[in-house]
Amino acid sequence: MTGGARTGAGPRPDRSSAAERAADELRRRITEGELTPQARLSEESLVDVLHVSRNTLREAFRLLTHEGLLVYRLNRGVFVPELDEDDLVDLYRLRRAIECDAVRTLRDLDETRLQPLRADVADGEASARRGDWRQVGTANMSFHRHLVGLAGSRRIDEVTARLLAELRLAFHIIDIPQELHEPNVARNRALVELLAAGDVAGAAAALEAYLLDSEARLLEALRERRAPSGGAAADADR
Amino acid sequence: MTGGARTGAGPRPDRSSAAERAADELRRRITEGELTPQARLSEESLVDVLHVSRNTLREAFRLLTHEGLLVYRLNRGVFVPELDEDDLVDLYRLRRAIECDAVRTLRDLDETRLQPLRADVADGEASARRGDWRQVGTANMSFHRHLVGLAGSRRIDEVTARLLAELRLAFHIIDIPQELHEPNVARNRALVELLAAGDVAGAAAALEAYLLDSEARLLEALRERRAPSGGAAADADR
DNA sequence: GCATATTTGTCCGTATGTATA
DNA sequence: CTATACATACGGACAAATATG
Repeated sequence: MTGGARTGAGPRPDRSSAAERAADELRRRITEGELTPQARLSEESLVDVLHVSRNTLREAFRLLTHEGLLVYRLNRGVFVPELDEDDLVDLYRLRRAIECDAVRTLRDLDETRLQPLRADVADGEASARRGDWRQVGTANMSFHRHLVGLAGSRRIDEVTARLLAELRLAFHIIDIPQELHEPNVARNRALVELLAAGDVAGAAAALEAYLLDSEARLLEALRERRAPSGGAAADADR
Repeated sequence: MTGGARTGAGPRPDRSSAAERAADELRRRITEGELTPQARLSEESLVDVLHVSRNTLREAFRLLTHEGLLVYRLNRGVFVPELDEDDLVDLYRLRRAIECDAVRTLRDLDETRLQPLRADVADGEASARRGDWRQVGTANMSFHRHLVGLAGSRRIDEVTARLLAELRLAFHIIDIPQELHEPNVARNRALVELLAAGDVAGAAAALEAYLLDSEARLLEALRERRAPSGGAAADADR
């Protein structure tokens, strides 16, 4: 028994490939912060952990690279990227373009289509009352995914999914300043009310201000973290 | 000599991986129409053509799948996708969101930054005079890539590159109705003039109308091609 | 600056499951 | 329903590039 599909442990191929399952596992470890930025992901060691062959693992790497959760360096291996201020600005620029346009061009809204958004808002409010800021962040991500989902565009959904995954990575770098998620709860509720009233233009404007403010607060937190003491030390790496 | 890096033909590894070079070659064949939609790309036969191993070929497939130039079907292989009306609408929706936002938020424009755009316009005009509609289309693609490039966002550039590659695929399906590219030349020149005058809002509005019109013309051409005779035959595949 | 060790990049051969004729 | 073809996945091997002492 030298080779073969699914040797040993795998009880069932589910309905996805081994590479996708390995990618799912790695994605979880990255977004949960188990794999920290700047860390190199050794092929040899991960083969033992994930119980897949090296070729399959490399396919999983490719998948995650396309999502922006890993970066390749030729003959150096794969790394968890460390997002800097420019990346955050870049992410929010694309995010504003996508989300605001999706909201601005909405048509034929009814209560049925708004229901997933209301559920996310309720989840966020309940989690905030419990002080579960991590879940507040998750509910917020789900809210925005559902929001752009109203546009009914497959490609916009894909871009948004990648965007939010990378943003989640940024949150982890900043160590989740938990209070930053709190104001989003009220803003999300306000957005739903505007949409329920049929004011898509007002909702788009509110969303833009919302995202600009969120970006500014994140940037501030990132800068504070980068320079906790007042030192003006310009890091010279890279 | 059983295995090893770059066995046989490869004279130099350039500065990219074998998978990227294979992807470049496949991308060329797809966008040039050599590989037609609905065609299955056999791993075994392409290994001989591209002189790479199956594993490397599969990595190239992953790259192109991410760009939308190939689609995976589990245990079926990879195929060149055939874009339908919905895909075209989807592509143009994302395109309007990205490009119009990029133009609308432009700041600090000067002649130096507009120079690549002017070069593309000049290329398009010269090609149109020669009747080289294929080059007109290429120059048009380059124009729009440079246009969004003014925003200076890496991720927006990536999304745009994928968008235009897919669109090129659509053009090939419709067999390049060459006259469709002709009106774009004048519109591109008008856009540059508006930008040179500093009227970003006017340019954004003109671009939106431009893209809406372009989408409508493409849709019409696609429908005509799909139903050349008046038959109302609903295709039942898929 | 050079020799060595580690790791990635690439390839081959082969077994197994799945879809289709 | 059986047979065939193919994609999927595995392990092993060597060459080249990088990191390390």
